[in-house]
Amino acid sequence: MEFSHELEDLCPVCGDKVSGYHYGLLTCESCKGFFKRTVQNNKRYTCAENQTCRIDKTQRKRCPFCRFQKCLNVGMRLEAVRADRMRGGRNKFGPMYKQDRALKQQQKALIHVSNFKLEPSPSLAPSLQTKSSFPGGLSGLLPPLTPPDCDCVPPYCPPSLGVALQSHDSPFPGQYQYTAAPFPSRSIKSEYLDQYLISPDSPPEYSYPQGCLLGSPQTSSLLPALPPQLVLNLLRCEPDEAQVRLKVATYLCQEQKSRGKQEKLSSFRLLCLIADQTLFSIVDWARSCIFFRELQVGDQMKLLHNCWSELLVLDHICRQVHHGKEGIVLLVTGEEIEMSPFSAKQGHPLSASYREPRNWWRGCRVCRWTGKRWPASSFSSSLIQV
DNA sequence: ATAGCCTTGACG
DNA sequence: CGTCAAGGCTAT
Ligand SMILES: [Zn+2]
Ligand SMILES: [Zn+2]
Repeated sequence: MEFSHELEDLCPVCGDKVSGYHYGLLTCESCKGFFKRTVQNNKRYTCAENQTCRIDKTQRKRCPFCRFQKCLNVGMRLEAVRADRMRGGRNKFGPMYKQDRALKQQQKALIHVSNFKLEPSPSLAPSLQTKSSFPGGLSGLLPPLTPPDCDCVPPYCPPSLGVALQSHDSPFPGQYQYTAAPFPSRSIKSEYLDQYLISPDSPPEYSYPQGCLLGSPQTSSLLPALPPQLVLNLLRCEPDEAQVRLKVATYLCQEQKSRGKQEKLSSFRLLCLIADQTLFSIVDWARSCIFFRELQVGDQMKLLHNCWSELLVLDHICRQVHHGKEGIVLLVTGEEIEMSPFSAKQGHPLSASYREPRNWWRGCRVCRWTGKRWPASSFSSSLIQV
């Protein structure tokens, strides 16, 4: 548990390589510079599109407006940019960086431990065609997916979730550095903050929440029918699919590697890991989501406790709808799974009933009933007892 | 304007 | 002392 080290920390803004803590959280060097330039020079950008431009390493230059939005969205702090331009030294965020480091470390340890609770079950039955659309060639590292045997499926528990949420108790939002306001962002005043708050005409998202409740009239009728501001704000919270994919895939590869060559992950185990990671990304999304992020951490936890299984199902459905290929399931990892081998197997949990969304919801309920307290419930039941 | 590299300096 | 985030510099 020592090696899977600082591997792969990606800039939450653009996905580039992280170079350290910058203005409140781990970001890449370029976003650090961009944020600094923007704040120091009080730059104002405008978006030529819908203010929902995807920001990644290759396109981050394209729309500084959306890039800066994302910077603020993920929690970069205006108040960490010094008005007096003093160099060196430490600011008040120093202790938090340190704490965040420790927190991440212990999270990783916990995740690792929880992964050992499940035993690999021998995989049998027809091997699946997996076509990897993942650039890194994930398929090479992943074992062929095989339907798990119904009778010996280990229970799924999403351990990572509890951990993910625990981090909220800390004064700083750990690995999930979204603005869910560990400490009120008001409590630290930015020397630059005023300039960004007092903006008469432009409605910067960071002066929220004034006027994002309903589709604001959008003063300018020049632009043809922009979506309502609320929708825009929601869209802004959408995670970048590619980044999520990369993150999950990297994790899986790493998991596979640390496991040695003989000891392959069973396909069910693999699904559990994927579900874990999916849940992580969903929690990430929720925490950064407009409105939700304003809630108290305790309330956030209660809400997520109550619907994490539904969120998983919705996430899955959403992905399939976008994907839109009959008989093929698209995983978060980007893998395309042919479902026909499953339907061939009579009575298999992954056969016909699995594809009936109505049953998924039943599975969710079963999942919640059987699991006394979240997150100790069992994902396997949601798959099997439909 | 961008982004990689350099210099600074309080904190432990 | 070393660390490492902050600002500075500069070629692209
Ligand atoms: Zn970045
Ligand atoms: Zn844009």
